[in-house]
Amino acid sequence: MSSISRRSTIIEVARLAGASKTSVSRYFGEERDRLSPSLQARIAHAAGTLGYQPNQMARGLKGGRSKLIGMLVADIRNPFSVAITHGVEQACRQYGYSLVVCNTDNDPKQEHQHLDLLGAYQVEGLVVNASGSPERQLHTFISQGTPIVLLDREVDHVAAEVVGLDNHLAIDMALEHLADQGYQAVLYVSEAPEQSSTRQKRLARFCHAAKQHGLAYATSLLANSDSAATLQALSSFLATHQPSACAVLCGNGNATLIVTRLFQQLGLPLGEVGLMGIDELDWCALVPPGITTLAQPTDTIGKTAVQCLMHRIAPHASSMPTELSFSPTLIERGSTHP
Amino acid sequence: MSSISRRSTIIEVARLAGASKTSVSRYFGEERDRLSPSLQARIAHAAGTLGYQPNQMARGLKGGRSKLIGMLVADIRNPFSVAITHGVEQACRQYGYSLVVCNTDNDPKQEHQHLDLLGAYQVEGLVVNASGSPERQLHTFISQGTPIVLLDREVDHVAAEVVGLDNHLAIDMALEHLADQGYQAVLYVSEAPEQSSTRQKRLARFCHAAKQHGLAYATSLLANSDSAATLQALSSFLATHQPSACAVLCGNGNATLIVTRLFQQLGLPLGEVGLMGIDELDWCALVPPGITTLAQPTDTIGKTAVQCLMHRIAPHASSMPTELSFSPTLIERGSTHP
DNA sequence: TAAGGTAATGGTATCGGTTCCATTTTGAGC
DNA sequence: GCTCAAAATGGAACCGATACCATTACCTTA
Repeated sequence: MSSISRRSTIIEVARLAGASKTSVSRYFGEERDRLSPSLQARIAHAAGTLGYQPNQMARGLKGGRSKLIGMLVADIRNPFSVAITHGVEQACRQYGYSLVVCNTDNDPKQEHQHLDLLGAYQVEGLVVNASGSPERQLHTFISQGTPIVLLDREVDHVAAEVVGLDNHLAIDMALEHLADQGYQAVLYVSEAPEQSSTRQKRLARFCHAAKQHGLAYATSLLANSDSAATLQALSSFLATHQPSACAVLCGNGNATLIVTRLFQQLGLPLGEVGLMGIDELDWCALVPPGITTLAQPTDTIGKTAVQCLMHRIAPHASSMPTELSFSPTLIERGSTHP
Repeated sequence: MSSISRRSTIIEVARLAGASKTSVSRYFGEERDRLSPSLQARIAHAAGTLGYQPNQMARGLKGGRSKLIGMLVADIRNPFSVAITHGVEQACRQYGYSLVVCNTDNDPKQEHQHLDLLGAYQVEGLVVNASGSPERQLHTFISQGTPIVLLDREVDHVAAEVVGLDNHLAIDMALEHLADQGYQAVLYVSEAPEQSSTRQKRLARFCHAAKQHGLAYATSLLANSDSAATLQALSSFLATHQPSACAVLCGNGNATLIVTRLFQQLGLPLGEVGLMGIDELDWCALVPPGITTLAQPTDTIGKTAVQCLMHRIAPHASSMPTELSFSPTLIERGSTHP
């Protein structure tokens, strides 16, 4: 029968320190300086012995400052998303905020629910990697004065910063590399682009730039990770263009994973048939002779997103980042050496 | 100059519906049935037009029910942790709770901070995958009546359910498989076991069981992912035991990643020298001829952890799971065919 | 028809803080 | 030593909900 000891409150600290609620509140808030050194010491001591910690719920209530940032992630199981989330979380903590991460599993319904929820918890800012088009809800946040930053994907009619990769540059770099290496025909494999502005941009740019480079090209879209159609597309692409040197460019990490499986299934020799992916993954170096990738600066992207938010929350405290689109880094491996 | 419209409150809804705060509160709480159909309709309508949503902060204040579960993850970049987190989150939502995930990057200091924080947000339950030994703080939670479940790793002197893999069984299964395949000498590679009871158990069991199976064996510990010592250990292990059939068993996913790199560095033929890992990873099938693994039932583990918590929070609403230690699944691939 | 019980609804204190305003203390200037 | 402003501290209302208790309305049953 252990007695359940409640968490101590500001009143108890005040009583023990021989001070008023107000002073204790000041001590734990922004106004500690206004207290005399002796009072500060008494409060510090009292709080220490009681193990007092302000109740954030109560704090959030009066001033509306929950010290919470909400984040919506489309697919938490994608290592790229995890890396970004990691960056966002670190940055939040640096600014004294906590992060509530909500994974939507690319489901607009879950996205809707999670947005409601984040609203109910009075988040002070929102980092959104959208799965659907939650315009309505995002506008609600905006009209309430809650700043929003879009991560990697735009949302129609929502005027907010979009932080992410410079998609044009990425595609250009990829094609330039492939052309340099002597590939003459490139197949672009992407996950379904409907829900993602980034995927659309990459796809469009691919077609545009492939033409410019004088490359033969085709595209294949993965419908919810079903690779059968792409297997087909890959085979016939090769049949059509070989013996010209052929390569596959993958629009993101998941596409790279799926295509790599297809290469093995078909017994295609990596390198002789080129393979390149956007997003760097742990294992890209491990599949012989290594898969060439374009790595995104995930930490920087995450930090920049938070910096945008902080600038809007407290314009004086933090400056607006100047750069919102970032360049990838080419990591060259054997899969693009014919 | 868009006017910043505040989020509407219960009072506004009450006024619009011509009802009292109390009734509106009942409508959104557990007591909706007590309201007459006509009142329910009026409130529903009012809430709808105002876009009202209860403020969780205020809710949490009075009743102490924040509807929040906190989770401490030692390393969010480990795909295994992500998979578990995913399971935990799903289960939480199912029970009407939200999850606040805190990543500690295996740093006890961050762990300490995050625990403080979760306390401040009045989480109603805690899922802990510990990085250090936060006994003190966990006891504070327990004495306040906040239930705790330990994930994968125990914490000394903290009496709480531990949900995770059956480590003895896992090691036994691995060694049995390796022995069956004809390997006669096994090197066990693990990350530093100091902070993790699971790593300790696996290591100890390995030594015990290898002896029982009559296998030659050795162990090597990775000090913060520095592989130099293990490279050394692996070379000399092979030098000592070859031409007997040798294999390496990796204690977790990260060890598998590092050892796979070493195999490539040394040009070791996978299979001829065996390789097996605990934790299934995306790419294990992709490195020819495929790496044999023991997969953990991550979703089940996550869900079970939450179920434990829910049972403690509301004993009547949810039953206590009977099984807390789970069996792995052997996924056999070419890396263990000599 | 009056008594008595239940269902439906409202009033108000309260949760643990913050914040505005009032009050007390302190110290500088003359 | 006295005045007066500034610094230090305290009092009390308030944030948006919940929960207990009181009240009103409506049926039964004697």
